[in-house]
Amino acid sequence: MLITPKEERPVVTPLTCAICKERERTVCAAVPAANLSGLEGCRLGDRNFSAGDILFEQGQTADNLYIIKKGWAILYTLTHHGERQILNFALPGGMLGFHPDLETPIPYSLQALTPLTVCVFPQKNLLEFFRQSPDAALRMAAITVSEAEFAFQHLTNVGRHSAREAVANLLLELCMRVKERIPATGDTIELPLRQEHLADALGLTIAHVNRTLRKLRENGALLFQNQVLRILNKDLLIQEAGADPAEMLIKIRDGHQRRQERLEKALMGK
Amino acid sequence: MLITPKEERPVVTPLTCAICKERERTVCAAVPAANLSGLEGCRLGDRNFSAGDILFEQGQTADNLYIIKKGWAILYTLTHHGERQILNFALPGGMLGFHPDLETPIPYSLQALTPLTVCVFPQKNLLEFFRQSPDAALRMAAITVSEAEFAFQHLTNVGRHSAREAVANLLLELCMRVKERIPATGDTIELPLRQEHLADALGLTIAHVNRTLRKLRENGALLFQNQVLRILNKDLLIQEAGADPAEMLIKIRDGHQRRQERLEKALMGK
DNA sequence: CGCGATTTTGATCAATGTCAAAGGTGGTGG
DNA sequence: CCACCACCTTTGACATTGATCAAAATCGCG
Repeated sequence: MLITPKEERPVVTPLTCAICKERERTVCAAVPAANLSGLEGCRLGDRNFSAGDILFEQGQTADNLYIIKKGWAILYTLTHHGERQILNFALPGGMLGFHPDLETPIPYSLQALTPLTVCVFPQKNLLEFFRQSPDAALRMAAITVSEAEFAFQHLTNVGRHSAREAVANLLLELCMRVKERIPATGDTIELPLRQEHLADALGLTIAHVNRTLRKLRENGALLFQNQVLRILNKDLLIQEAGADPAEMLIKIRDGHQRRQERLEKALMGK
Repeated sequence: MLITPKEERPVVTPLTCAICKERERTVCAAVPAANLSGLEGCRLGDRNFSAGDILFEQGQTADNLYIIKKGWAILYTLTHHGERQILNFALPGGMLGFHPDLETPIPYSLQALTPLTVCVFPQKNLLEFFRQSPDAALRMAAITVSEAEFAFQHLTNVGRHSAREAVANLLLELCMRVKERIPATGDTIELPLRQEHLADALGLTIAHVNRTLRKLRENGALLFQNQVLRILNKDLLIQEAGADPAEMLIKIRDGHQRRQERLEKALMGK
């Protein structure tokens, strides 16, 4: 749980961008594959963290942007009363900490939820890079737009759904995000979360999340124990989420693939 | 409250960008003042809307980006149950509807809260422009980052604050935002909001917002009636907001001015 | 086996929602 | 200028959700 000074973190084998599995889903996709050297020059290399390590903390200046290559992390802020609001769960391919205003402190923290491998880009290098590559800058803007829209969705879930709907929604969403990355996943999904994380993401209490999960279990919608989510009845769960079933099913099928293509089309100029 | 088809909206005097009062706080600031013709070419012109008009609706594709020149608007989404979650209040200088993925529907709506004047940029033109102007693209990314961080703050306010803290926080924030634009503003501030808006922004009921406002009034923190917010005791209000007074005071003083300068420095390359 | 960290559960309480009605307020037509 | 109406605000009584606090029950692990 302690902050690990960056200096002490070993820079592990700086694998080349050419074989980076996350390249296609990050800002790096804006760089032609034949021309990755500029990108290589920007990055500091890969780093490993342990579960619980804090990569950066709210109030600090944002020195680096991190791209998650392996593992899960959480973005969160701490209240004045010491309560935690989880803003988002970060999966491989996530880009965290982009904050062009280098002198203003960043208003949230990033903590590893599992052992974590990240690719580190100093913001300064990145900004310089963007200044020379409008495609990259534009793609960064596009990615940030998705982040903001994600936050909006989360806000709606917290502000306008009952605990039951909110929990169902959150778990469905996480399920979708995992499936986007590992399409082979069935209805049994490993989530490195405790009930505490659901509570802090939804503005609820652990006790209440527990009771809510029980209700969802008792009516046969899902099972969540030992970090494993098992969706027993997807239609029912979607109904519990209070979502329009048709709309939601489209969302679920419409994975990363298609969205990626569209974005490509838009960004690379029709 | 009806949707006004874009075609019926008159394009009013397309004033030149050179005299646009909002230029400095939008993406347009990335364009050298001597070279505004490219920007002029992108924009469709100004349009006026009446209070209640909907500029775009969740589910539609995002044809245009709007820059508010005059008036207030709200960003919101509607729940499946028909409840409204207000995502943000938009003031002059706000850039709404940027959504580079042109084929994916936009997940929120934009509605005028007062008579509104906006500058309209078709997204296509804008994306083309960004592809030629990395500075503009980068600035757009930076603006989007602030939007996302704003949403995070709002999320925390909704998820982890009591009704009393949340209302105090929201009103303080709106007060700050107005003062940024009109520095002369004293402690009496006109907000074009009904209690319903506070409720829908905070995930509360109108009745409860009303009771909460009464409590804040009764202990002498503020007065909010007839669209006028009067801050009677700022220290008390900050305390009610549950914020660290010192931290908050810095935030309040640290208006747009300084933030703008910092951003400038970062974006224009040290 | 024993310990620390979760999860689960119960009893009770406080915050917030619901429903319904009574006041206010401003605008509009007569 | 008045009466009326639509729309807000305010208030009350009551229902419900979710929070608190505390104690068991489990689980992972050394």
